[in-house]
Amino acid sequence: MFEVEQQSITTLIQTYCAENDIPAPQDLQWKPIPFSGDWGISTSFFQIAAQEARSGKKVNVPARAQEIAEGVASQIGTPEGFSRVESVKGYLNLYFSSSEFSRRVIDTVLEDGADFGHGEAKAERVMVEYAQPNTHHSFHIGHYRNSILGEVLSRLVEFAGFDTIRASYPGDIGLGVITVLWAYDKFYKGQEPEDIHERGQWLLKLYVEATNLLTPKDDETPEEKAQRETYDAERREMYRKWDAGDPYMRQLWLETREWSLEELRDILSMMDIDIDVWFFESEVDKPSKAIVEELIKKGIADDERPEGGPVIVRIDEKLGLKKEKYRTNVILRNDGTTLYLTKDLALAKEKFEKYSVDRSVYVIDIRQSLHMQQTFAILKLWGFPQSEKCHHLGYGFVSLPEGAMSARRGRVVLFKDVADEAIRRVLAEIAEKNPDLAEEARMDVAEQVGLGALAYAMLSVDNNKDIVFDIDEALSFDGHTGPYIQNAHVRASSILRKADELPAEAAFDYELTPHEIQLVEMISRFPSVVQQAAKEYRPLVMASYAFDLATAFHSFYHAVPVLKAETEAIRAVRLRLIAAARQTIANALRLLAIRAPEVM
RNA sequence: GCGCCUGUAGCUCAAUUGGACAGAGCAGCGGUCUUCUAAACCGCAGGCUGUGGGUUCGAGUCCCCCCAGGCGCGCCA
Repeated sequence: MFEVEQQSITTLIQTYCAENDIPAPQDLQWKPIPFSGDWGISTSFFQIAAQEARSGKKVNVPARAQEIAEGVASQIGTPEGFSRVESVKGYLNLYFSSSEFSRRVIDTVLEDGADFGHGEAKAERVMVEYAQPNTHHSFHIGHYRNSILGEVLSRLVEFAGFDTIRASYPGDIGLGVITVLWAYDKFYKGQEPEDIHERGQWLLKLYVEATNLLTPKDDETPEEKAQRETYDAERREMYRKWDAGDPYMRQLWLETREWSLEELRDILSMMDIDIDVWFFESEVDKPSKAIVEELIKKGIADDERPEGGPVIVRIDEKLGLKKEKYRTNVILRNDGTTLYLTKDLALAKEKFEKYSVDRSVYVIDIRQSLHMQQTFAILKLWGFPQSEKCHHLGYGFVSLPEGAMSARRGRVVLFKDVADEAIRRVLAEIAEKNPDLAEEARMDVAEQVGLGALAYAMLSVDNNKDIVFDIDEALSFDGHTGPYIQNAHVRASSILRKADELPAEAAFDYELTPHEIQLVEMISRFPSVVQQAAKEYRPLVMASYAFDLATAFHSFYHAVPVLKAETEAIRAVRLRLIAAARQTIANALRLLAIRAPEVM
């Protein structure tokens, strides 16, 4: 927001250095001054001083840095828009003129509204792939982490200025899927529940049952063993039929798949996720086989089928690496079937060619890091320049206090159950804390706040860390939580409702309190936070910011009267400040895929 | 064997990518609702950033050796 001032001062400093025979910096790093009653920007001269030291002069770096800072300070005086300049410990600090800075920030926010913080359009198209649950299973809390991360990342890169495409890639085929089909067809056909979620969860039950029937037991009798082997043969035969395009199997598969997708779509809609492109694993199977042939022809893949082996890519060797890094990967089994990686190659080609994607982000379990690196490396060997701009956003896996989630042990926490529980808890909270809230609004608010708490619990941990999911922690409404941020939005909304109307302008020309300044400062940081979060592919950056912004607001709220301000002019300023804070909180929450309620 | 991730307050996590005094929340203790929503605010207490070296004016951050935990390594996804 103050790039112009920053640039002009950078130029002044460069001139000063040139005139005084000091090595001139090409580009200065400007940072906010860490703590202050008021605020400003700063830069340091350690690097210049160190450079002098290295060139042979005998200098004490900190002292020299301070000397330069003092020289610059006296040279540039107090530039327009700043209230004072100081040199401290080798840093040059420039304090903004409070009134000018504040007015500009607040005017900008209120003018831009929902667009405040939106980055300039970038020339690249980004595709974010997330929400890749397997069908014929139910959506658990691990899938939820994946989806919320992917959605927030999409919103961040989009808002930062990139043309953005959201892609989902459900795993709709594989042995697990066939296992469910087998159990359904054999034991349960026609018994499926009506309700979308019950039906989705029922499929998971079938899977667990079927797996039990098909898994060897230590103490099984010969009869049991024979039974199990018969079952397994039936299952394999079903897979073969599916693969051959058998109409009955295809129909069975499509029908049951649709049940899962209905549930998935409903959950994504609860999460306010709107997927642009649906890729299905089953659809990239055939194309991926053709790719194997192409890679063999190009000499990238080695065909060991004549010796009874698979088709492999010796990635390190083909890249000419001496030390092992990407190792070797199988892209076609010796029975001619494809693997996960093979399909990912086909998928990538589709993304690059059909959707003209320049930058491709994969939100996938961090344990698949090596596989993702291998995929990118093969794409590079294959000749896709976009391979350089493929990024794996790995995230740590979600386990439970009693251990890893395990469908077979019935130890799975489903998203829908947690969401329902969240809403129940918020309703109870409302009954206690805000009994006057209109009955019609309660359910809506409960959904917004309950899901907000859950989303924030996932987003406030850096993506590469594992999460042990504790429902009481995840659904906490106090402290560092989603509702804390939402509550700031509610309080701001409440004040603005009570004010007759928002003053069209206000001059911040009185002695601003530290709380007001802190709030303005937090608001002003939003645009750069958007850019940082998008650049680093880190939702956490925005999550942390939103909390800090809300904290600044809550502190302000308690300390500074608005509706009953000392004078009309001050009231006008504070109303505009609150409107801007509310807008910025709303924008930040929107990027976090968390709703911003008016009441709670 | 090779490689990746993690280790920060009792617990759960941050730290503007090498900058100023390592910050929050929870839990604990003490205050604040006849005043714009107390899902909040204010204060107290809590630290050898796993250990040891190195680079640097400056290291939680970069490099090396260890320690502890987790994960991954040709026909699972």
